[in-house]
Amino acid sequence: MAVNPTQTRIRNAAIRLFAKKGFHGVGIRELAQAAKVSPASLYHYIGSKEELLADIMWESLERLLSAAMLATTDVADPREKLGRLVTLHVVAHAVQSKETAVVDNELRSLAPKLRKRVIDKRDAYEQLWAETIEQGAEAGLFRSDHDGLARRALLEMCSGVARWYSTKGEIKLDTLASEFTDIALRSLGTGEAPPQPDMDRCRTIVKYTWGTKV
Amino acid sequence: MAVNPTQTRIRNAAIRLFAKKGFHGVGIRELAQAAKVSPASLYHYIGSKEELLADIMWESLERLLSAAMLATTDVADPREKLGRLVTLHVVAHAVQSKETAVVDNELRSLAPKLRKRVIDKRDAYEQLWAETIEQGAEAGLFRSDHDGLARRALLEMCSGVARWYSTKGEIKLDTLASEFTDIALRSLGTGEAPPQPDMDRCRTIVKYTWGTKV
Amino acid sequence: MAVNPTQTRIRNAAIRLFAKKGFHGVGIRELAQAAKVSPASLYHYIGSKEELLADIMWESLERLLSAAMLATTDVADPREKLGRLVTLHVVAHAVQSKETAVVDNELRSLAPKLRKRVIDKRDAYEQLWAETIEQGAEAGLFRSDHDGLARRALLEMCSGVARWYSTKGEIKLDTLASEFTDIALRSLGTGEAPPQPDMDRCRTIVKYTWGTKV
Amino acid sequence: MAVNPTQTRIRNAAIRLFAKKGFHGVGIRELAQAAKVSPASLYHYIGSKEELLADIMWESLERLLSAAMLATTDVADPREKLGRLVTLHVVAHAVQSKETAVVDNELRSLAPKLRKRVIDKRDAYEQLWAETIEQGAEAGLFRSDHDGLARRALLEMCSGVARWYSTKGEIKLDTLASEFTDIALRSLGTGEAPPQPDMDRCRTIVKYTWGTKV
DNA sequence: AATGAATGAGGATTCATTCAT
DNA sequence: GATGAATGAATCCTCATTCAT
Repeated sequence: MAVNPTQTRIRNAAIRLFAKKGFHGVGIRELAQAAKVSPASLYHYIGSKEELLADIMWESLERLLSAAMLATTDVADPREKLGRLVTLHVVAHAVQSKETAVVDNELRSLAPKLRKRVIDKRDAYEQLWAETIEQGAEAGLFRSDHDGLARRALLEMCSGVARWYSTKGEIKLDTLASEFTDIALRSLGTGEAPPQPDMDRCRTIVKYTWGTKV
Repeated sequence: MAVNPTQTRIRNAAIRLFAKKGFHGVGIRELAQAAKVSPASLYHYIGSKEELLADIMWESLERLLSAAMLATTDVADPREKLGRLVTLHVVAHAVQSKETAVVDNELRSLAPKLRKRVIDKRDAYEQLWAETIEQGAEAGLFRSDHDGLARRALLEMCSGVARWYSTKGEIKLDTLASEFTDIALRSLGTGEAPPQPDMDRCRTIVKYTWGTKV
Repeated sequence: MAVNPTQTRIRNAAIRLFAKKGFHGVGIRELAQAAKVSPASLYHYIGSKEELLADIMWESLERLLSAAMLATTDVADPREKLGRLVTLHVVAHAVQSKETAVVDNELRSLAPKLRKRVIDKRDAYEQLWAETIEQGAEAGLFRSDHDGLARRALLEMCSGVARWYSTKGEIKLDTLASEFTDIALRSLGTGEAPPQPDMDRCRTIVKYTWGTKV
Repeated sequence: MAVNPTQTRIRNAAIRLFAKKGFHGVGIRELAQAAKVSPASLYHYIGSKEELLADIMWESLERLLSAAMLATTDVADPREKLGRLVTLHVVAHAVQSKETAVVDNELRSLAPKLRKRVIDKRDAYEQLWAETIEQGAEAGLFRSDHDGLARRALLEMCSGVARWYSTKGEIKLDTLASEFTDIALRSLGTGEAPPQPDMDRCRTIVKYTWGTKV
């Protein structure tokens, strides 16, 4: 949404700082300085510090959700669907680690009103996972996960990527994605060797959504 | 170590608030009020807000580390060792979700000097996981994990428990631990059905370390 | 250098209060109130209370030094030079008694970093005295003062003016200056009647430097 | 007055710290620590921080006054009297530089009530100087000093010793005293070479009053 | 005599935000 | 669009002092 270069600078600075120090650990002056704007000018671009946070979070989730929907629509096999969800989630947390870390950590910094909008988005996204797992269970491909334990475990595992993965390290994105997919499918699986998801399709979507090559 | 009731009240209030709002999101007045002490009195018991945080984090890790060492010493089978590590980690994050969440989220709020002490502790703990996985790989029981990808994935998955698990929910601690152990062993395993760890031993250690029945 | 009226008000209030109660005896709220600014607004104009002090001290010494250099450049006779130094020093401590008292008393309130800058200035100024006395000694006009005893004695005597002299009292600035010059020259002298310095020149410089008529 | 060793430790610590950092620059905890007493215990020995200051100041002046009276009683020649006053004052400020610095700088830190007692003492002491100078003037030995200018100048000069003189430096106390006496007598004198005061007598009094050899 | 515990008031400084220019 | 100035409320922390033990 942010087309104005100043808005972009502000948003990027905010993402970086919020991720590094946490919402409450970043002052408006620090943010303004990082965005090369005066503190007063900042308020031409943002409603408030909190709204800025909410916007960042919402948009990050929006991208993830749209990517996930794009990847799973018209896919019949739940294993393929889940594989794609995992791949996109992992890649998102690898290449957009700052945004996703903010999403994962700063919900608590939002007042109820703003929080709801973000939570709704997040729930919509997680619903995709839940449905996929349920479909797999109904199809006898996955173990059932009534209590969501497996879903939770996998989501946390995948989200954790944002905390430790570095694009500059030795592990390639490709490897990362396929390893995680593997773990996910096996932990849900019935023992049979699961198929690998269509990586080409995922690559296209990642490129389209986050502008990054995988 | 905290025997004084006031100290305990302060520590508990700090854990609860830091976990809920983040270190920078909690004011000293709020903390004092929650601990039923005047802001000035607070400083008879703590060196500074930051030291309080560091103490909480260090002690939480210390408990986890000692429990983990207790559980793995003299255990030969790497699968058994890892199963116990997972079980203890998961249980710790379930019954001490506040402390562990603080440990996981607030490292960044510590200035370098205090941070080092905590990081050293954390690294010592994670080293246990690394060694265990390495032993399993050498024994041909686990897939090798040179880059630590699997270790990271599992640790994040297990730590995530603190974020979503509720002791009041439907999932029992028992189930939680065994499910996670299962996932962990299977994601590292070579396909054979892994053994379940000695739950009785783990229960004893948990009881001893955190005073909670599993 | 302070052209902004608010800056001036703050500076003047600080000088008055620091002189009256000492740096540590003045609170930021008290200072703000005296300057008719809110405590928060104060910090638009100063870096910190300590920097404000350092600025005041440095500027006061800067004025004194420039006046002294102006007065002694191209003067050959050491007696004339010393007479002018004494006159300017005494007048400065009489008409700017607050600033100079702060300079004399509050060096200890400055942290090493800020202190150095002020001390360097002060040393540069006292060097003028030392050189002048040395020149006089070499010319056989003054007793030698290897150990700086006489210089110290005279400087303390002259600086003391800030502690007791009142422009509203009976003693006129004229008298004050000539009496001190007299004492100074006689305490350094070899017994011969010393000449009085060029008061007109000194008056001009005083007017120019501190804007006060003598 | 202070015979109790703890009292002495407190008093000495206070003198040292007040001299170094100023009354308001020293906290009660810092003082207690320096005196090796707990902050609470401190209050068994002092009424309040301010009373402690007042006591120190008063006692320092009391010693100086008694020494001065001892030295000038039954001395007829005003030159001799003044010489002794200067000698004692200078020596006091050299060997008791901390106390005297506190006396000179911290009057402002005393509330009116406590201040009066100290000021009265100080005035009594300065009165000795005034009387002596007046006597000398009446006897035609000194220039008259109606406005007290010379007295002020000399007192400030001599008190300044506490600010720069070090007993570990090159200048000996003997030299210091005689130089200052010389300057003082000459600046009051009518040109004739003034006599030197009875140094033996002064030495005895200094030894008796401050326990220091000159 | 000694001291841990306690505190209301205040220390310096920064907070997010507004507004007139 | 941009920003210097402004601020009430809050930041963490220390102050001098008291008191029960």
